[in-house]
Amino acid sequence: MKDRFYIRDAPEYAGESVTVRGWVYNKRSHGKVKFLILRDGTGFMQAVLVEGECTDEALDLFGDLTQESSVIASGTIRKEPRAIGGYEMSLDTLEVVHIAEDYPIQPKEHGPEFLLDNRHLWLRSRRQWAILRVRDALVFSIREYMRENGFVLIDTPILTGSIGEESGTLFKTEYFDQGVAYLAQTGQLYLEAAIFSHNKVFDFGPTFRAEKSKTRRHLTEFWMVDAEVAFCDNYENMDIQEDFIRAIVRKTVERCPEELEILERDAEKLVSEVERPFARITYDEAIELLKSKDFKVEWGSDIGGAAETIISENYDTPVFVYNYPKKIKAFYMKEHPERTELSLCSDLIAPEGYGEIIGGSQREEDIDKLLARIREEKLPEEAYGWYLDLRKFGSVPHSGFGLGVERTVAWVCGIGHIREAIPFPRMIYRLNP
RNA sequence: UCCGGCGUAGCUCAGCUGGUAGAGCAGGUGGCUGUUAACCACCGGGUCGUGGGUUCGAGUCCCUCCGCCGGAGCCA
Repeated sequence: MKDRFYIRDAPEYAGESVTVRGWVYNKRSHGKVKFLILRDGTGFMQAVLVEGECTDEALDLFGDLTQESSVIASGTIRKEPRAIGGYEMSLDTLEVVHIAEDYPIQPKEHGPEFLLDNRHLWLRSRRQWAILRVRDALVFSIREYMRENGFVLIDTPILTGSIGEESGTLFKTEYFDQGVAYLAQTGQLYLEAAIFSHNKVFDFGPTFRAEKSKTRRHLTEFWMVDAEVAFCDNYENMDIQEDFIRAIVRKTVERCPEELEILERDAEKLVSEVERPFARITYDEAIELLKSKDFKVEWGSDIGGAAETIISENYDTPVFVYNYPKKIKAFYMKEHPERTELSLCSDLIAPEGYGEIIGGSQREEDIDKLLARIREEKLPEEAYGWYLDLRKFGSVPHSGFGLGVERTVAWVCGIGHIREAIPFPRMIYRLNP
């Protein structure tokens, strides 16, 4: 396999004879000159068949080829600016591996329902190819950042007992004779346990929300990166998030020039958005800003999707909104020392209206205050035994955050809906394919 | 759950104030020596989402249900 040719490496093979093993993306015939657009998973390349310059067998087979048929094509690579990818193949021989049936997805516009029904095939098309490669590069960059910055990977459980943020939005399943198990909404609480062992930790895995959300920003199964740091306050927490986002966006753009071009995403704009210091405004300031834009909000209400868009349009960097009212935030967040109606927390809003990509906070390390909050929220106290234990044995100030991978991919790719940012999206009305 | 929009050919859609269904693409056949979602000609292709109602007559108007899309709530 080592010396096998892949389309991605075409520039290094100009003038050489190679073999492409791949699929027919499209074909065009001009009578005596025929064009075959091939893809092999690493790129796209045009093969040219000219009567007299390739085998007669190849010319016959060309007629039978349908979209997505699998083939083995051999020929000479040549630089050709008119061709897709800048290089093309003068085809000598053609071997058919499989003739595809009528392929449902054409190189033209389709509706979302049809495309999602055919997601298993849709993955092959150019845009989807590019998006999932960006996702791969982003995930790689995230893991790289964590390793280079001393975070230890802690794999948190997906099946959990009755613990989490809220209980109304959890998926349930039977669990032997232990009653009900819930699918994890976040690994955060478990990460909090792990900082006492490793100081800086992260998790990376699927999370589940049984919310009946039907918007371009929601999935019922999505991937999240949580990070948690001991001896860290909410401001340092924002510093870490900022450094993290800057690094992973920069690296992903560096790794995916071709993919971003296919997606018509302005890579320079994207990088410029993260190079400058991120804007940081308090919740109070955010409400004032919204009011000044004639947006109808009251202090105390949450900042929704439309409001996030207005805020993000006011800056050309991501924006931290910090210190929200305690009432609209989770029980584990630390109370503001002077203004007890606030929590020490932050949301990071992506530019260009892509919405919240990170939620973070300093956690309450005082057991009495934490217990009071659990009771205030009427949460099942007995379920939080081990979590409360963490405040009994060397409790420290600590903070952490969770990044939504699909929302980040959507922002980096400049796509309108996060369903395209994951290979097989799970949404309220979609469990297949 | 609530609000709004949409269901017509394999796909994307058009079809006006009701008169009995159309285009492009895909598929098939033929043509063309440089195409870029190639192009040109011809051919096949429909229980107009379901059930009911109004009417001489319903793709079109009314009601029911089903499905989908977006938004709200909730959040990453």
